Amino acid sequence: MNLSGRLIDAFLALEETRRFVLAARRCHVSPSAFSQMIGRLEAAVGARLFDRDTRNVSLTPDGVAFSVGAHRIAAEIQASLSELQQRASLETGRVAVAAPPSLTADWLPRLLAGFHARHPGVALRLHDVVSDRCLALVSSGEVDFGVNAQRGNDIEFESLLLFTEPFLLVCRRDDALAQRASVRMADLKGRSVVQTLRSGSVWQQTQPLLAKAQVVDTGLDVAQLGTLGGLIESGFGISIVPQRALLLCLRASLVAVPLADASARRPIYRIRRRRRSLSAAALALWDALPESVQDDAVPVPGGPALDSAIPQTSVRPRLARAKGGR
Amino acid sequence: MNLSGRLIDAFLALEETRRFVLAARRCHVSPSAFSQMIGRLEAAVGARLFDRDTRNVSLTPDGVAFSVGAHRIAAEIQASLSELQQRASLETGRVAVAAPPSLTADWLPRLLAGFHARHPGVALRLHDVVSDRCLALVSSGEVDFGVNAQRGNDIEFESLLLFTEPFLLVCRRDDALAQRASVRMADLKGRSVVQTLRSGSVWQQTQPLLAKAQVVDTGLDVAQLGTLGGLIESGFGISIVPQRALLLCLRASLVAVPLADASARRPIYRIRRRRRSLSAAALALWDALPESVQDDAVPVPGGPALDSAIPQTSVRPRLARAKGGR
DNA sequence: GTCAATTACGTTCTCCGTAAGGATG
DNA sequence: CATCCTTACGGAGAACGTAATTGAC
Repeated sequence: MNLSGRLIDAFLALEETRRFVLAARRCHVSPSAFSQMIGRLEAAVGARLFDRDTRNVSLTPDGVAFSVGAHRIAAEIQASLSELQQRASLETGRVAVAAPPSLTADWLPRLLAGFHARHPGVALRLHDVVSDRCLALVSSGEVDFGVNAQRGNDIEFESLLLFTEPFLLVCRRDDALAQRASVRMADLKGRSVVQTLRSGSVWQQTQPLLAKAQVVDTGLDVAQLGTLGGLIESGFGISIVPQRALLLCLRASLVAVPLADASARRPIYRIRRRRRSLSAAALALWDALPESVQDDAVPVPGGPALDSAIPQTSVRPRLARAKGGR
Repeated sequence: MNLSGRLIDAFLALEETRRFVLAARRCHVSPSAFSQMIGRLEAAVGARLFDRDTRNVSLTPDGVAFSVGAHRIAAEIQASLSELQQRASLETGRVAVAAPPSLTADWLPRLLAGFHARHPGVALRLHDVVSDRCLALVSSGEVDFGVNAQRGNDIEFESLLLFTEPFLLVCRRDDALAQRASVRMADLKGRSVVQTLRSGSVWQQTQPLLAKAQVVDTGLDVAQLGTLGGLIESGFGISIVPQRALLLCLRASLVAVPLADASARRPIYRIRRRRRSLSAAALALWDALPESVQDDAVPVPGGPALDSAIPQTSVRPRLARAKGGR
C-alpha cells in the first residue's frame, strides 16, 4: 500500500529491459525478489502494469499510463537528492549575512569575494544594517548569521568573538591633536564631539568613554559615516570611529589618531541562532570568518597618522591608493 | 537509502504541524515510530531536515530546500495513483476499436454512443478498416480490439462470435426478383453481379456462394458500398450485401430481398490479442458488445422488401425516417 | 526440452510499539 | 515537573534468496 522509490526503479528497469532477469540484475536482487517487487508495485497501485508470461513482457494500457508518472516521480526524487548533495558540496546554495556598514564597506566584501571564488555556485547576500536590525535579521532567520559589535542575549543567540578593533580619533589635519602619535581619552576633554547614530553600536560603546572624558556633545547625530566625515571636516568637532569604519569617513583633510586607552576597542562577534542548523554553505562561510581576521592590535606610531593608524589590516591597500600614501 | 512515499508523507506532515506528536497521529504511527521515520528520511537524503528539541521543530535550510521537491514528489505520486484509479473506474481512459465500414456506419456508432453516455470521460476512437487491416491493428496494439467478420489465427488472437447476420440480395426495384419475399442463391444464376472490394470479408465470403450459383462476374470491384449502390442502380447488375451494410448501399430505387439459403450468413467476431490485458475502459466496451446484439435471424417476408428486410435491427429507426417508411 | 517467470518456504532485516531516558521551559 | 522528542529493546511483518513449480515455444 506504499510506493517506494525502489519499486519505481523496478518498474523503470522492467519497462526498459522487458526482461525480469535483466531488470532484477540491474536492481541488484534475485529474479524471484524482483518478481515479488513488481507484484507489490501492482498491488500498491491497484492495477496490473505488465502483461507477462515466461516468454514475453509488455506494458498493459495501465502500465503505459503509469509509465509517465513513474518517470516523473523518479526524476523528482533524483532531482531532490542531487540538489541536497550539491548543497552539501557547496556546488549550490545561498548564504545571507547581516553586518554593520563599517564592516560591509570593505572587510566583509573581501572575505565574501574569497568565498565566492572558491564556491561560485553559492549565492551570497549581504545586509548592511545597524546593530539592532542585525540581531533581528538573525532572529527571524532572514539571514543565516550576523557579524556585529553587539552580542545578542545568550539564550537565543550564540555569539563568538571574532576580533576586537581599536577606536581612533578622527579630526581635521590642522587639529592640535593631528600630529600626535597617539592620544588618550583624557586629551579630548572639552572638545566638541559629533556622534554617530544612537541605535548603532558605536555610539552605544563610545558614549561611556566620552562621557567620562567630559567632552561636549554637539547634539549632531548622523547615520552615515560619510556624513560624519563631512561634519568633522567642516569644523563641527571631532569623533571616535572604529578602525574598519575609517574608510567610510576619512578624507584628505582628516586624520585618524590611535587612542592609547586599552579600553578603547570594540569587539566584533559572529552571531547565529542557537539550536538552528546552518546550511553547508553558511557553515563554510561562518567557519571562514576567523581566518580572515588580521592582527591590528597596535597601530604603529609615527608617520602620517592616517597611514600609521591602519598598518596591517586588509583595508590598507585600497586606502593607501585612495590617499596616495607611500 | 531508499525514499518511500511514506517518508515523504511524514516529512510533509511534520513540516505542516511542526509537532512530532501531531504529525505521528496524522501518519497513524506512534511518536516513537514517527521520530524514527524522520531519522530514516534524513539518513536517506543525507542531510538533517529539521532542527528540533523537545520544544520546537523547524526546518533546516536543507529542509526548506527539500520541501519543494517533497511536495512535487508527493503530488506526482498522488497524480499517478489517482489517474490509475480514474482509469479503473472509467472516469477517464481511451478505447480504440477497429471494425469494417459496414459496422461502423450505424451499429457500432450506436453502441459507442451508449457507452459514451455512460462513461463520458473515456475517449473513443473508431477505425473503419477492411478485414485484414483490422487484424493488423489489433495485432500491433493500435486498437484495443476489433470487430470483424474474419477471425484471426487462434494463436495470436482470441475471437469470440458476436452474432451472424444474413446476406441479402440488392437489386433495382424494377428487378424481377424485387417483389419476391425471398430468393435462393440458385435464383441468381446467370445474373450480372457487382462485387465489393476483394480484400474485404464480404467478397471473401460471398465468392464461393456466387460461384456455385453460376453468376456472371462483371469485373467491377468497388471499395465503397455507396458506390456499389450506384452501380446497381445504374443497371450494372445485382449484389449480395450483409444486412448491416444495407444502410450504406440502399436507396429509393433499390430493394433488398432476403436470401432463403441458411448458409448465406456471415459471422461477426470480437477479436483481441491473446495474453494482452485490456484497460478497464476497453474491457467494459468489449463486454458491452454482446448486449447490443439483436435477433435478426429471419427477416419477415412480405410487404415492401426494403422494410421487411431489416425488421428488428437497431438501424431501422433511422432507415425508416430516411426512406419515409410507413 | 529448455528457458523464463512464478510460487513455496525459510531466513534476515526492516519497521513499529511499549517503555525508559533526556532535555527544555 | 510536565511535555515532548529520542533511545532501547522486543516482536511482527516485510522482503529477500534458494529451490521447486508452472508455462510458453
